[in-house]
Amino acid sequence: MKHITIKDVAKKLNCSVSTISRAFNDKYDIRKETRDLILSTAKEMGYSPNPIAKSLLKQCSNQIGVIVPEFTNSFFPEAIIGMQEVLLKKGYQVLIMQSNESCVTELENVKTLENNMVDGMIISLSLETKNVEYYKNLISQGFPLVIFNRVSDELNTHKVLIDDYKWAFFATEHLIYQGYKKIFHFTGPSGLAFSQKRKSGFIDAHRKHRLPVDESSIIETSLMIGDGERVMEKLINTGNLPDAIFAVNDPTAIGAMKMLKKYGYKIPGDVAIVGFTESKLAELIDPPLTSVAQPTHEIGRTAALLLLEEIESKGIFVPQTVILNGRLNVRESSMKLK
Amino acid sequence: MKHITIKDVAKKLNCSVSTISRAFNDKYDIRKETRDLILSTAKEMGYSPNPIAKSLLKQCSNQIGVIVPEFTNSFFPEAIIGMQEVLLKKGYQVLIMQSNESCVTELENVKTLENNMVDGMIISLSLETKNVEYYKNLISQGFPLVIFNRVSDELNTHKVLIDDYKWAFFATEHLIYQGYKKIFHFTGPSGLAFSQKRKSGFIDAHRKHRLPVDESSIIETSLMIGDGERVMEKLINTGNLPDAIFAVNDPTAIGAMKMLKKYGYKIPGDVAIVGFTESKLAELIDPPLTSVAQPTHEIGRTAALLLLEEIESKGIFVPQTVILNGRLNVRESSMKLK
DNA sequence: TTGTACGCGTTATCAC
DNA sequence: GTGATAACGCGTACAA
Repeated sequence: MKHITIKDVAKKLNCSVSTISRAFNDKYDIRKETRDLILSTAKEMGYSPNPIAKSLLKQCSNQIGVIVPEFTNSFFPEAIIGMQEVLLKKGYQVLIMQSNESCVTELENVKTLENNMVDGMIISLSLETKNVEYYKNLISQGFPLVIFNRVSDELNTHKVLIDDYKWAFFATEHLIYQGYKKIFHFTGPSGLAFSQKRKSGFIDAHRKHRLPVDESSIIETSLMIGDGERVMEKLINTGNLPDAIFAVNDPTAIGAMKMLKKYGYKIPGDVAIVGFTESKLAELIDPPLTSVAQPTHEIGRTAALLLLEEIESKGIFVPQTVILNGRLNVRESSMKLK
Repeated sequence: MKHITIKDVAKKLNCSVSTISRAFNDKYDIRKETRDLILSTAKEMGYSPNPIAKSLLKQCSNQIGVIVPEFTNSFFPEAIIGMQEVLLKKGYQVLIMQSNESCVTELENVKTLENNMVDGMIISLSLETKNVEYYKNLISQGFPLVIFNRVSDELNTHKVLIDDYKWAFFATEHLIYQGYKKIFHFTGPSGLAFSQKRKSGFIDAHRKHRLPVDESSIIETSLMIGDGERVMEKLINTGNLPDAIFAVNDPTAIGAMKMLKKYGYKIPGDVAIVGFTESKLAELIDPPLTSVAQPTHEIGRTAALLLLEEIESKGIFVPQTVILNGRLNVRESSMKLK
């Protein structure tokens, strides 16, 4: 368990610690032979420089922190893979934490990572997060921070997103083109920016086609399968069924589908459904679910690249908001049956 | 960006750093008033003790490292949630890394975490990992390590598992009871212990019921949906279709289902299917997939508890292998149609 | 080319 | 009850 330190190597080779250090860092003059000797015996002894000490000294760690609200859906895991692709190649290690959709845990995570002296963070805000003062502070201190997917307009930093408004608009318009008239929207928690935007897209698509949007046709759910089920069951019980539903995300859409099937309704025969943020389930579920696909890997890669840029810029950078392109994958769940 | 240190607080309050330190650690004598004063002004100044420095000094970090091969399937994320439930409550932070099924990345991750002086690790081995020397070394040095799900028999440490043999046996027997005769097994990579065990379960269930097991009825796949698709398509093209398939896991089962449906075969009419390691998709896919469910949260919780026990035991512990109970969720995909 | 000594932010041990 | 100081492991300016 005893870690081998630079001193052990120095003692063994009868030289000073700085020589060892030089051999490893290799920018100051050092005789090639001594260097090789040191490196080989160090390896033999199982020595490697202690990054904790290094972090303490250099005030940075070659580590990037990533915080996501959850990873039971495939969106965040896939985005993280994209980040890793970029970051590992650049010699950064990726420390991942999950906030469990809790703003308290999220803040603790941020502090842990900060204390670990990560060189930057990539964050997607939790459902609960309203107060972003801590992040504002971080940003104003010049701490490299990129937020993605779940962002806050109050935060002036790099952001990576898709155009939620636009794709919600398209998704809704798709239902309209299919001939559906009474379309409901299951909207997400109002605290989340994307909930608002997807709702606006839904409303404006109706406006464009001169269709009325009833207040009662927009129903707030949360983001999980169970939430979709609950809302759908209520609708079924009150007998207030729409022709079609545009759900804020796939899990709520899937929840709605489960409930509809359970009560014997046909999809899309009785109710058509469109989701958002393509999950793996979308194409596997019965019937296959029409959904807006996000370029998960690319979102991750882009966020990582922006972060690296920011880290290297040493504070002189212009916050960018990168809007990536989505895609509407039309499947059976939204088809108009003749 | 400048971090406030203990010195800043000391300077502001005109006292020594040790007094500040005492106020925070609160075990040595210190006057209550000074303590309160220090704590309040420290808070005001935004000071909090730097864990990196603390780690360097104490050679431990109150952090636990978790390494999993992937988290695009729900198994690992759910297990991690279980770990967090236990660890966060005990004041540990959880650092998660993914190996992407690469043994090289896995080893890098281990070293990173080691260098971060995590107090212990919970690991599930990657697909590729054959050489476990590094882990053996870690264990023999008394480093607290718990492995789960993807384990190696060579490693003498705490393990958390379900009884793969038993549940594979039950799953196969279920198909036999349903009246299927020509049952194929899609087995996982032979390097993984659970592949072997699930295969043995498959074979022994046949033995018990005095059914022959043909060599050709056991086909090696890997673990992803695409792998199941590939193998299934090959079978379809060679016209060598079984009555039923017991797949090493859900993704390969789902891949097989996709391919069967694509070619117009009925499930379970033409081919029945059973998976393993209940994924969320199992009950949502069409038809719903019979699968062995693992108690994911409990696996995570148990692994975390064992780790904590080991950490607290200071080296005096007996490696335990905890076998948790699974459950066979019978659904439509494996029903015998009359 | 190599060695000495300081500092990174803490805590613990010793004085006072 | 409080202050000074060594140590944790490392990198580097400076001296040799």
